[in-house]
Amino acid sequence: MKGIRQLAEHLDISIGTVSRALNGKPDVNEETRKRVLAAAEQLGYVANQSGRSLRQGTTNVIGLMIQSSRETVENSDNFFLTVTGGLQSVFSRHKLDLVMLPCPHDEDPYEYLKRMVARRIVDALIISETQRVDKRFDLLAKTKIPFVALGRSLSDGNASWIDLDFDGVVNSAVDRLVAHGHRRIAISAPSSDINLGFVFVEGYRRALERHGIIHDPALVIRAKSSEQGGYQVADELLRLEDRPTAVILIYELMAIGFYRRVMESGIIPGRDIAVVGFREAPRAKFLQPPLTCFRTSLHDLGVELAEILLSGMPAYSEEYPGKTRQTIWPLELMPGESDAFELGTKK
Amino acid sequence: MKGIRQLAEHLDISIGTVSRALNGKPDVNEETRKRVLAAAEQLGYVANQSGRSLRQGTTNVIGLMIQSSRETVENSDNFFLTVTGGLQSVFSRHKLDLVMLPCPHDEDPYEYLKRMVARRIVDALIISETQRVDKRFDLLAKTKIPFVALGRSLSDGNASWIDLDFDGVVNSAVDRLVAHGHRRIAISAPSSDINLGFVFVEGYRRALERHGIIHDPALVIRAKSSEQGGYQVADELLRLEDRPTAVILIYELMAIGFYRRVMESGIIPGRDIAVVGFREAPRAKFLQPPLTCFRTSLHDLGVELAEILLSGMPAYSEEYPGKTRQTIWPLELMPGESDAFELGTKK
DNA sequence: CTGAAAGCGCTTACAG
DNA sequence: CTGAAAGCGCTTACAG
Repeated sequence: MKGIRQLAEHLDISIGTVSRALNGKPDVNEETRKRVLAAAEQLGYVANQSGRSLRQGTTNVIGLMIQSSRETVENSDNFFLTVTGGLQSVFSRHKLDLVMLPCPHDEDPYEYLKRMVARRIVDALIISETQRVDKRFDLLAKTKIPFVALGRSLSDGNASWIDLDFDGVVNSAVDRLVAHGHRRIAISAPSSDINLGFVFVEGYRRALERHGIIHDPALVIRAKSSEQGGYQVADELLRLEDRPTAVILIYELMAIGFYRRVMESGIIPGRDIAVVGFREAPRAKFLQPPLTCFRTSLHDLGVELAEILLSGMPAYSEEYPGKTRQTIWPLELMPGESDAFELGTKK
Repeated sequence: MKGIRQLAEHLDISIGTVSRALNGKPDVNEETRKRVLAAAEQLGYVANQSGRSLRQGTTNVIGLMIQSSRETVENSDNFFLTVTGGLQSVFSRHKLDLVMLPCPHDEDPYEYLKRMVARRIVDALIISETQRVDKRFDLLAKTKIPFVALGRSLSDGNASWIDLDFDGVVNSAVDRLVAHGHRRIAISAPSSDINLGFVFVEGYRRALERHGIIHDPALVIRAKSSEQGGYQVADELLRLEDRPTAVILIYELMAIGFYRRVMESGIIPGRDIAVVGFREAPRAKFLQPPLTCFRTSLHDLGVELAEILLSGMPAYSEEYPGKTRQTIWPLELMPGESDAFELGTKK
């Protein structure tokens, strides 16, 4: 089966009627519509997307740009695949397909995005891994293509985004640690310019301040967001002359490497050092002692992300009224045993 | 900047000439070409893909279909993101863009693929997570769209594929364990119908046979391919009356849960039970004792996959001559300490 | 309710 | 070397 012309010939009616029947337009005889649908099904006809897109000016495809930078590849821990499920559950209601657009390592994300936008492969975009300063916001705003960011940025220009509640996490972690008697609390931060690192560290500083603890820059350890990075964080902490009694780790996987390194030195998390992880991950469940961390539903995050995006697209906006365009996504504390001791009572 | 028409008007030449200049056709005055390229750059003009595709009958996009089944989400461990890097390094040479097509959980992969093919969003496809019987091969063969599979299948119909050397891994693992005195060797297998599970278990049986060991079906434990699955495998093994002395795990993440469960019973891998893992993963490096496993370059696998695909596309085949269309991808043994003891010498 | 026709934005024979 | 025109496969006003 080639195109709509062949299908129309086969049915001995005009292509216009075939098109209307297939697209569920009114003013088509029910009998005719049935014949058309049956023939299309039988001959496996589906409209060529290029033809449709050209005519309608819309592709019915939404793009999710991911960086797959080496750092992310190591740690994203299928973050995106889970979010994707949530996105699709919304998009499928509108017959929108989701494609993931992986920006190659060796290509500049800005140039890559520019190309994707210009080619008009997608109707709307979701960008992720937002940087502190991220020119992609300006680009997308300028081209007027609907988009939403997974992650905030100084460059957001009042555009839509949704972001994890890093501030809430770090506040909760600091409160908890201070309540257990800790004053020297270290924190890990990503080595890249990804904005969440700044948000995380800023929240940490404010939380310390709130408790009247003086911030010591030496306690902010930059490392890759992977097991290896966690190992390195532990290594650096162990070398500090005035060693912290607690640490807050960003990214779930770091805990694995961190545990390993401190244990090599005979230091037990939850007894000799307090550890609070970030997002709950399957891996974390298998750490001993169990890691105190934060839970959230990435599927639901995807749903929200999709709805915010659609609320900004004229064709769908009325179905998603009153969406807040900038949302902080909450996480819930899951107390483990990795920070369950009172400072001073440790032997 | 809207379309080629506006650009042509701005330059006061015909759209035909603009198109030829932009597409690097010969027979364009160098002076004219420069003017066109400069104007396009300045005005940010890039050809609308729908227009091009419709005219040329090609989209210059390659699709990688991924299932993101719940099982995969948990364990794929960024397998795909790494392979993607290799794919892109080849495609980018031909100005082909790669998009990932995630099939939603609740949609039948066959129907999803059918839709993607019919819409002609991509010129060629890579499918993954091949099932033992996988109708997608027939579908793609019938529609004559170029494709290659990441994973073999009984349904391959002589189509192109590349697959990890499961047989080689399991042979090497069994040989090693037998050399250390083991005779009761268990193996884990995926709980789904993914073909690699069958290949793995069949290889295991033949390897045992080669050593004159009678195969005990009770030693093939089916479980999800995740940490949780590894935990469960250990749990089931511990319950066997005639407990195996060694186990071969499929999927890298299982080792984490496996270690945890046996250690809960005071059983130490590499001392009380021999463990051989599958693909080397960052996580595995942080297990103690270090896991014996197998290393391979997923980036290079992606390169090979891309080349096999292009060798089957008329427009590119002459640049990739003599490609073997069905390839077993090797893995290299990385000896750890998790199986480093002689049976009988354990205390 | 249906058909004939226009036109979306491109590329590419064909003339000149 | 350049321009005018056809046509890729659709959808959608417009007639009837």
